[in-house]
Amino acid sequence: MTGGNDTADAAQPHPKSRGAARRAMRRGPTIDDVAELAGVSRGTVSRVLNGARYVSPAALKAVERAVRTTGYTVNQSARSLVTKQSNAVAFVLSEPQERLFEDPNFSVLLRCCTQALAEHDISLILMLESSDAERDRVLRYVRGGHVDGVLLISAHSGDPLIADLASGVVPAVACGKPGGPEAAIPYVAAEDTEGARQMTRHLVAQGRKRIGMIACTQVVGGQERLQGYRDVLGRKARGRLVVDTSDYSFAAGAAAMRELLSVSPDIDAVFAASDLLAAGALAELRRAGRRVPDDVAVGGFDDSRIARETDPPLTTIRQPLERVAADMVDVLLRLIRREPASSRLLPTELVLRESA
Amino acid sequence: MTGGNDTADAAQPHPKSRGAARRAMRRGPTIDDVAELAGVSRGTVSRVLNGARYVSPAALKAVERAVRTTGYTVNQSARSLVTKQSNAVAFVLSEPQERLFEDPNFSVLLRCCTQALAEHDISLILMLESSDAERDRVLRYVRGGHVDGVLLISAHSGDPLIADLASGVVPAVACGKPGGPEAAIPYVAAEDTEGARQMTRHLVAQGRKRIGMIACTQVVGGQERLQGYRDVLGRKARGRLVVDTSDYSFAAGAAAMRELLSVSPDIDAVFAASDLLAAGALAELRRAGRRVPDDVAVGGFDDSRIARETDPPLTTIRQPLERVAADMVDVLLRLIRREPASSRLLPTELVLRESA
DNA sequence: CAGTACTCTGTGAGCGTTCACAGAATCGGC
DNA sequence: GCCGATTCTGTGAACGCTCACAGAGTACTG
Repeated sequence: MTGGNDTADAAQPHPKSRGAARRAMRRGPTIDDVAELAGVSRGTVSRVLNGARYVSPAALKAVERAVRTTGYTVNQSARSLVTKQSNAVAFVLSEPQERLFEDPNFSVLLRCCTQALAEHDISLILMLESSDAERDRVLRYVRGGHVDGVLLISAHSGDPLIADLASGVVPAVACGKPGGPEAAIPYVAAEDTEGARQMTRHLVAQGRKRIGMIACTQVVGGQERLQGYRDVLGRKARGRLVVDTSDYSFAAGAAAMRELLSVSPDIDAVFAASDLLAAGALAELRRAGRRVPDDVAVGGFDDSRIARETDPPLTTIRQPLERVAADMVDVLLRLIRREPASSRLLPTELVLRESA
Repeated sequence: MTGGNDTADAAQPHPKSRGAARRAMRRGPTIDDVAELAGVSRGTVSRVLNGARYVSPAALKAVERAVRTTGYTVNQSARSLVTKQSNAVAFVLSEPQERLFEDPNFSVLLRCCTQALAEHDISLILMLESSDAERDRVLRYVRGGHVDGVLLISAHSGDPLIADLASGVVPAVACGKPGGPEAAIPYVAAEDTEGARQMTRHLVAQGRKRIGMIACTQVVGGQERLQGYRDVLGRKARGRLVVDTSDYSFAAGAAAMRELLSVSPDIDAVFAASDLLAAGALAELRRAGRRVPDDVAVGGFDDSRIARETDPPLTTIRQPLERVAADMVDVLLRLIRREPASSRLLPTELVLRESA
């Protein structure tokens, strides 16, 4: 029965004595240890632990000292059990991950969210949601109350998680406007339409006549970028000059550029809906022997790291990703505290480099 | 007194009746709800929840059905409180993060670790450790028993966390051999030395005479790559042809290449200790008007995403990062279960593309 | 000084699990 | 038909914390 009991030293430890048996095999000090050392009660220690109100200066000092000398840390499980708060939020990635992980923006977002949360002593739990099994796990996890809220990155409409989150049971914030009519989830995003207008206007101002676009209308943000392009070009935006790709990847950018080149060889500018797409276009243009920006100007979107590393460096639209992350966390925390909070739109900015 | 009680229907809810008050304001069903519905006891439900041994087929079936109809999920906090296991591990990043997040390898590692852990129903908590405040938080967090183990990415020797983890109190696995004498932490890494030899041999076989190296000896893996280069070149590896950079970044690669070109203008090959470094070198070579690979061959290391996107695409050494991640998780889980587990070294492979 | 209002403190109960234990049922083998 | 295994089940007791409550001081008002 006792398969492999190795600490069989004490003959019969009588089960009633608390303090005795405790120190023997405990992981760390408990709130009772602190209380005892400080000469106060559990309750008082608990009070100083969560915003010391109604505790005398003397007691406060004693407890703080006791905490320090014992090296006490609160047991989050025990606390969660009663407060029903986990002090953790899920960062859910619902795109096919390879694609998204390829996106340098994502790293920035992840990093900044982690940092912003850490300041509030909340931990970030990373969850992937691409296969059905994973989707199921995420759903169970979130519904099970394991997290206080969800940061939703790049959600597909039709995802059962969205419906759940939209119902407001679990606070959630999306990055970028979620698609689908059911998606009533608050979100934080850049002003995609206006950003696209800025870039298109810039290309026009340069005297470019045949301005193509590599779009990606799978996501709402992508649709808005296309809209911005059309806003500026008006009727001049012929359909033939727009290629819609399936994703924001380097390879897709190259393929789209190839198509653009074959359909319209006299193209003299191209606006790609992301830097990665633009980088792919750049590679294809070089292969085709076109000089950038002399023959063809190239504009990107995002101002991600890659924009500085292409040859030539990309003229692009800066998305304030650090702020997006910070705002997502801010909105989520408000929602968790049941405070009112709504979606936010952040301004973009044209960054001039050499490609256009 | 009853400050804001909104379900005040019963006059005096007598405090002893459990089942009654429960359903009113609970978050989700508990194990007792399941037990009641299945017509068995708490204990039996608990047994089926954790590997159903000693439970009759009838009971098993009843419980499973009850779980399904109630939509029950275990309360991880309650479970952790008694088992002292959190079913979570920390993924700790201790480099200055901007730098590391820039590394495409990191994303792969993070993704694969998350996936591998998810298969065991363990969640990954991302923690950054660059500022002192963050370092402190991570330390408290890990020591506080909030996680069952730690995946340590790119640790500095001298980090107090390392000392802690090396002591074996909390299971940990490092990615890449940790530096410093105190670092007795198990690790998983690629065979850096052999990989570097493969690349250097390849360059030699191509008839290259003046082969430079852009090294990064800040980390042990980087030292080993330099060693591999020296192993093959022997005395021919003059000091002047080696530039040691401070980090694995694009900018550092460009700067190092510039130095190499000025010190040794007749250089005809360069082996960079990472793809990012190689990409920077490529950019610098183009700026200097050297053709790759005609004038100068360039070899990278990692076979990260970027190797396929440079112009020309990089010949590089493939590190089996997916396996590194999987093995890290495997080793960590063994350690957590108190099973024996030791460091692992994974083979590398030469990937031929166009740059060399 | 009574009354009232604060500040401060300790205590009991309960959060939802697991685990050890004890008892009930079943099954062979004699 | 009794014994010892073996399988199966229910029942306290924790785990470490927070929260509501009650009671003890202290201070200010009338």
